[in-house]
Amino acid sequence: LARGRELGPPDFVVLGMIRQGARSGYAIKRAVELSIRFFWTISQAQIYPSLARLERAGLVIGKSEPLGRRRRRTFALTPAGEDLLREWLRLDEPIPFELRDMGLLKLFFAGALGRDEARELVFAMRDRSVRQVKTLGAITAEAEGVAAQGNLYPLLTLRMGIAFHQGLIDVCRDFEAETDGG
Amino acid sequence: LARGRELGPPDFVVLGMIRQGARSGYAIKRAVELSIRFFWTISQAQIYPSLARLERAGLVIGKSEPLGRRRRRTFALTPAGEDLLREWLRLDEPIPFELRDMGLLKLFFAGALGRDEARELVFAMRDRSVRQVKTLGAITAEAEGVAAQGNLYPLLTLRMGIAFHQGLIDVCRDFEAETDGG
DNA sequence: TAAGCCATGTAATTGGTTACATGATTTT
DNA sequence: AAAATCATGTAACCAATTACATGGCTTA
Repeated sequence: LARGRELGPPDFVVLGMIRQGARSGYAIKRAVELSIRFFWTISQAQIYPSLARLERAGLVIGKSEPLGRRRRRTFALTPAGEDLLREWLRLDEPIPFELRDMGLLKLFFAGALGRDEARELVFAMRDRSVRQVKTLGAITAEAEGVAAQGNLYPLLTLRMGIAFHQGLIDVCRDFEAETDGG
Repeated sequence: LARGRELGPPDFVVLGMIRQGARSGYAIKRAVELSIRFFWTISQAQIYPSLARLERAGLVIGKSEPLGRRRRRTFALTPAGEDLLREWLRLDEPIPFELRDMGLLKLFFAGALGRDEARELVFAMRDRSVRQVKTLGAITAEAEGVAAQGNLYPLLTLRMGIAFHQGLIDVCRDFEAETDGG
């Protein structure tokens, strides 16, 4: 089972998405776009090679299921695939967290600007997070539906996304208030 | 001035760090490690080529300032460098924000686990953020010193880091409470 | 009939990291 | 005397993205 190494995160994304019901490569791509894209991305060009890898490793089985004359391969997890996914989820090791935010970067250097220009930067960041909270809010209903059907976790990740942008918004507001007319 | 294109974010990091007082390539590396690393990273291997690029473009001037027999090049911004840095900071365009969090990724797929195992995942994420808040708290005093000397912005970015991990912690706690003994 | 979506795959490029290479100075 | 830190630079590698290539089906 552990020989399944040389699998990377993209492979587990594919495995996970198939388990959530995405049947084709294209369906996985769409599922990524409208769910995890806020905290993880994989591109289409990774998906098909990954599916091939997973199939070779016996973790998924694919079959040809064309729609009309349009070719289409669908996939399902094998028991080994389910096991490996769970094993990965349980694996208790440092959880990588990477943030790459040009807003924070610019803000860090904002001392090079005058007060008004720096405040504009803070405003832009707040605006960005406000919009992000709105975007996430707009898909909350759907995640609540999934939660009602027994899977609480997509909703939970959504709440985390909202919470932490809200955290940024609060700090921006505080700063704007503190430096108001200062 | 705008011919300074084909400069990327790493070049602006270098420019910004020199402005904050980092004089050598090595000093820039250290400054990145103990300040912006929480929301942006550049590796040593990018710094020296970037300095060469910036010098060729007339944005910084370097001179040899060995310490003892140990060689050392120090750099200072030219007026053009200062201008370009400010121009970049002012530039009003969509501000890229990228998050890549394996914790959220695993959590999204946690439906494949039993309740207890899923709660362990939530606990691990909370723990991670708690530790991160502590780490950031430990350097707050220093950032407050910088703020007292007139540069408010490093402290502001620190507060944002704390706020958003606190946001995650709150959601974890809520979830843990909601599912307690469920 | 054109644009857009469904669908799969590959090639070229990029942006970045790790590792290598070297050597002086300071600390333990 | 060894380990850690200061200091600069390059080469090899890697993960991932963008772009390319192809084609059927659906909608405006």
